[in-house]
Amino acid sequence: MEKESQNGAYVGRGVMTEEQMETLRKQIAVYAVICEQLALLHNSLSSFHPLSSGMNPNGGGYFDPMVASSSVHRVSTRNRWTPTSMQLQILESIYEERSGTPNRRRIREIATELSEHGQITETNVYNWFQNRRARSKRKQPQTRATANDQAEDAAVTTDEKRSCGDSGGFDSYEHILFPSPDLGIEHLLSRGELSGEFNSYRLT
Amino acid sequence: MEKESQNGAYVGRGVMTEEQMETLRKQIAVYAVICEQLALLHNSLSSFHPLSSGMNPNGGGYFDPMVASSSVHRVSTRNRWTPTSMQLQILESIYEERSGTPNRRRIREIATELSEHGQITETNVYNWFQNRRARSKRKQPQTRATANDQAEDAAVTTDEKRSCGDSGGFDSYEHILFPSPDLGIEHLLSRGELSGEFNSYRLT
DNA sequence: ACTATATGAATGAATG
DNA sequence: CATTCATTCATATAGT
Repeated sequence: MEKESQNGAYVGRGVMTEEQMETLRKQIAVYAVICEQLALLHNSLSSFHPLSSGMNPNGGGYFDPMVASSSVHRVSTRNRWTPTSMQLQILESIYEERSGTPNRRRIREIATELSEHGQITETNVYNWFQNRRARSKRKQPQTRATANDQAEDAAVTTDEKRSCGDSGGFDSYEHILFPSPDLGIEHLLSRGELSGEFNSYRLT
Repeated sequence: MEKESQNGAYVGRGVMTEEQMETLRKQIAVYAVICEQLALLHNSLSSFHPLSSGMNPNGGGYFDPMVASSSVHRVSTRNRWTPTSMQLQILESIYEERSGTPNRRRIREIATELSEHGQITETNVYNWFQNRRARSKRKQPQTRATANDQAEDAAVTTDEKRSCGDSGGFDSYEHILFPSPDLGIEHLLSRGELSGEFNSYRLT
């Protein structure tokens, strides 16, 4: 049984290679840059500045070389819809409240709502619910007792209700507008609900 | 805020403990969340302030989907099942005889049988057959299209998969981390020191 | 160490 | 709804 150690220099499957670390750093850096730019933008907007003064002069955009280079415009043939974290969050919360597949009517509503957060069609929503249900069902009987370890967070099963309580509250994000340019963001994120269960990360 | 003290098993150059990885992931998640929210804010604000020109060359004002969400797939790294040679043999032979689809019942039987030779779950069996079939199918018709794809993707190492037009992705909701507000967002958004803060997160 | 390939797993969509 | 298919991701392992 190889588990992590609490204090030693355990080296095994739980470690990252430098390559991975590099990727992580890059990602963090990217987010940092973007957040910074967005924050600036926000401030400039909030302050009634006539123009985006804080922005990078080069009309290129808010983003800089670092990002541009690391992210390739993966256009391509990815026809498959992928929910945005925001969309997913909303979907989850809706799923929580009413078990069962929403009727046509409801689907349409949801789709409309979610379209604010990214491309989506009614079919996507429909499929999502279908799959969600089917899969959560299959998960029950199986104790997911994969092999030996798994002491970690297996607890994060689907049935857990850690989604945000604000069902649909997202649609109106006005409520999270910054009251003041400086504290706004903290406020925004301290809304526990907001940071709920979504996130994104990618390690490799 | 370099490393968590609770079990900061610092390992040395090149590797991190899982705890450290976890922290990083959370940080990334936080950035993602912030970016997303800010993007939304930007959009809402943009409607009131005809600005956004410097931001996006396409004059859209719509910001960034590319970054707002990144993909995920966090699979608790440590539990990837690997069939023992014995199990594999059995699986193969079963696959041979009935190339069709093992029913749910059959799956259960097989799982039970194989558990004699090592840890295994029904899901494992299910996946195995699923993959087996899919792959044997893909191998026939095309002359090695796989390598091609792989190479292409590999070129993009970081492989960001979101595109501008598409809502980016996040494909897993079952094993998610919860970004928590106490990870230093405040610092992050006090934008002046952004880069500085970032550096302090470096893990080497 | 780095790269390429094999393979377990996740999930949107399709089919019955 | 229940199953199945197709595609993609992530990791383990082999090869250079």
